[in-house]
Amino acid sequence: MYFHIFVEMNWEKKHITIHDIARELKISASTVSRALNNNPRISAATRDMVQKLAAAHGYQPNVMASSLRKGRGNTVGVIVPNINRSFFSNIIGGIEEKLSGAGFNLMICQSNESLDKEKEALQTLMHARVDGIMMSLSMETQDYAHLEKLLNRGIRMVFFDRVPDTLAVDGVVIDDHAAAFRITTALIEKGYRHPAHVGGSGKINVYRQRKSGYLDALKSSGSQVIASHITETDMTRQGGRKAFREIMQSDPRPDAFICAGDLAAHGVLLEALKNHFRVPEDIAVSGFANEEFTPHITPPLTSVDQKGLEMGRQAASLFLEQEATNDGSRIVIEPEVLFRLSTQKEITLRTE
Amino acid sequence: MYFHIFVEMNWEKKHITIHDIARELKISASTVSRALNNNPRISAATRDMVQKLAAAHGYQPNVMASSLRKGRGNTVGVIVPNINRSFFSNIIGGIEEKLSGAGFNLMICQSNESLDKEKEALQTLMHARVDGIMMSLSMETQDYAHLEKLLNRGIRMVFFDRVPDTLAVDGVVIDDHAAAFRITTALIEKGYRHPAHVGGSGKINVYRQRKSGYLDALKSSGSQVIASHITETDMTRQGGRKAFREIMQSDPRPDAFICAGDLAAHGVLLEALKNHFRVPEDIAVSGFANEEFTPHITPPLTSVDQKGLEMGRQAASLFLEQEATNDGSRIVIEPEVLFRLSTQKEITLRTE
DNA sequence: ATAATTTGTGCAATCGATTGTATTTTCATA
DNA sequence: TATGAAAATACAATCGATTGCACAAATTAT
Repeated sequence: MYFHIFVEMNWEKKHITIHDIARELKISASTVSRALNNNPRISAATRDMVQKLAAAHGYQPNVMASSLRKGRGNTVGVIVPNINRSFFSNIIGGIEEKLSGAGFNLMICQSNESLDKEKEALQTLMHARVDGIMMSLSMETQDYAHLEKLLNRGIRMVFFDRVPDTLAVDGVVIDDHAAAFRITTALIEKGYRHPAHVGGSGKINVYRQRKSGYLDALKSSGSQVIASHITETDMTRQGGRKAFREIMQSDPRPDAFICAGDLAAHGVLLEALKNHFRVPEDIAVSGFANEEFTPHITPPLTSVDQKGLEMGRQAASLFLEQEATNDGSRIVIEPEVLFRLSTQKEITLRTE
Repeated sequence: MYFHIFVEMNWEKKHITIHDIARELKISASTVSRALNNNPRISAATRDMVQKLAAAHGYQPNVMASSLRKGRGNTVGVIVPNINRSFFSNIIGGIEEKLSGAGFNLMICQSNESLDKEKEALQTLMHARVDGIMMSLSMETQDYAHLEKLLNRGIRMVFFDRVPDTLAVDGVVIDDHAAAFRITTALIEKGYRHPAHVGGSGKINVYRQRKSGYLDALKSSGSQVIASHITETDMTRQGGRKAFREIMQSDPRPDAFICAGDLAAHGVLLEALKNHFRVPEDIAVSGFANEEFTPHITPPLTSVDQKGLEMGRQAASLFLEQEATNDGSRIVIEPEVLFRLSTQKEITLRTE
């Protein structure tokens, strides 16, 4: 347990140890240790005396020593596909906020969407003897053997966003289905007749959810599902452009693109404009993730706020509660759809 | 020293120690330790035998134990203003690449441009007994007393981008002066007559450099310096908008805005468009940092690639070399100016 | 063949905090 | 006052790797 008593920085002096305190108070080091840890076997008088002196000296426990003894380093590993993406860096922010308060440090790794790098990161983290791992799967990860090994070994794990759905592990996700459903329904209500879907790999839970949200919205509004209006991409701008060209071949042609990612949506948007379609008058485009650029492009892109900070916080809480209970609980966070100009068909009606 | 021999992950087994190896080979643990560390006092035969068995068992040293003994944890602290900004996350990528290869772990903190948070982060890092600190100053940091304390205490430090200029510390910067000079000169050559400058706090080296690059370019091209064309902002979009309105009051009115940051530049751009100026025909705008959104806005924003990855790598190298030689050496990286539509006056001439 | 080196290993202490097991102190009760 | 239980504290081992020093073995010199 840590004492966060912020005395003035005294970095000139050497770090003091419990032995220094013990000597000064003419008691044993073990008593000091117990006093600092509020062990009930220590009398209130001694405890206060020790804590007061420790605070006065700005004592900070040597984490290496206590880690060695306790066998755990109060460090948790975090693996994200990419630290650059605002969604993930927000998540990290949320995790850090919760965990640093609980005395944990973070070790952050990037998988770059590669399974090999993901395994490598897990290696690194295990060698560092982290107390647990919080992660979001790479795009390539479809087989969970490497994760199961860890789970069997009793490693605490919490997943966020991209979770291994066939494993009973703790995780935090947003309601992707609801977000996609809401967007699709809204577009249909606005008068778009044939929304298409540019999705991601069906191997990944979030993309499956987004697709099924789209499909369910079509059904519940009585629209027909057109197979050629549905495609999978790699979620890049280039992939979006390609998807646009392909889907526009079909008959009937769609007049809206519900994309499972912002980059792909941007690609669709650019390709649409390039081919002299008006957005949103002729074609609506929506993305997913509310990346930093989405409000700044022309027209601003409708997207989904995935509540990264909130997700990070929840995941961290789950991790902290998980002392014993890795029971595969899933927290679902409500996303927020940010409707922007790229889907505002009525804007043309209003412009009189 | 670490052995990066990647045997198949064997996380089911307990971690083995040098004592296990010693017992198996019927030698002492100290010999094992020395053999693994390539200590010359150990015979080649023993060394090979030990290393082979260690590799076979997938032995990994317990970092906590060796940290405790050696008094250093093979961890370096990194403090950046904000992990979200692509420039900084690229730097982190570069640092990680170099340092993880050298067996170091990273502890990443954000200052959020606040001096208090910066101090807090330094606290945290010192308590974690990091081996050194790599950082970029917060905007608020103007007094370096807290850093000097650390330096006097012998803490290894390397700065990047925002460096404390009155301190003889190692650092990596880009040639901000050259970048600003180049942009300003180019704009004048393109026919813009009165470039203005939207700068950041003069307390920070990079903003001073950018401003002086702008000024020197004016001088060397024989343009006059107009005081009312120069302003300081907080480098936000809002700040950029405000700067635009203010500067446009002056006589003569400027026809170009060299901004020291992308957000401010975007603010200027938006405000210009809002006031029915054409960009780049009437007014040119340039930013700094090549943030992710810059190529995607309308018109795409001229900016400066600050070579974050490269800067991170160099900073890490400096850190590694610095075992003894903290002699205040500065590495200067050549930036790359990315001219985009927002400064292409001739585009109008070409449109025939 | 013996002394003087050189070379290779082992022993034991150490880093600082934690914790099971004494041991001492305190206090109440007989 | 002696005795037992309870409360408070001390002792010592431990976590795993490192390292100064001692010691043994092998090699060279005399």
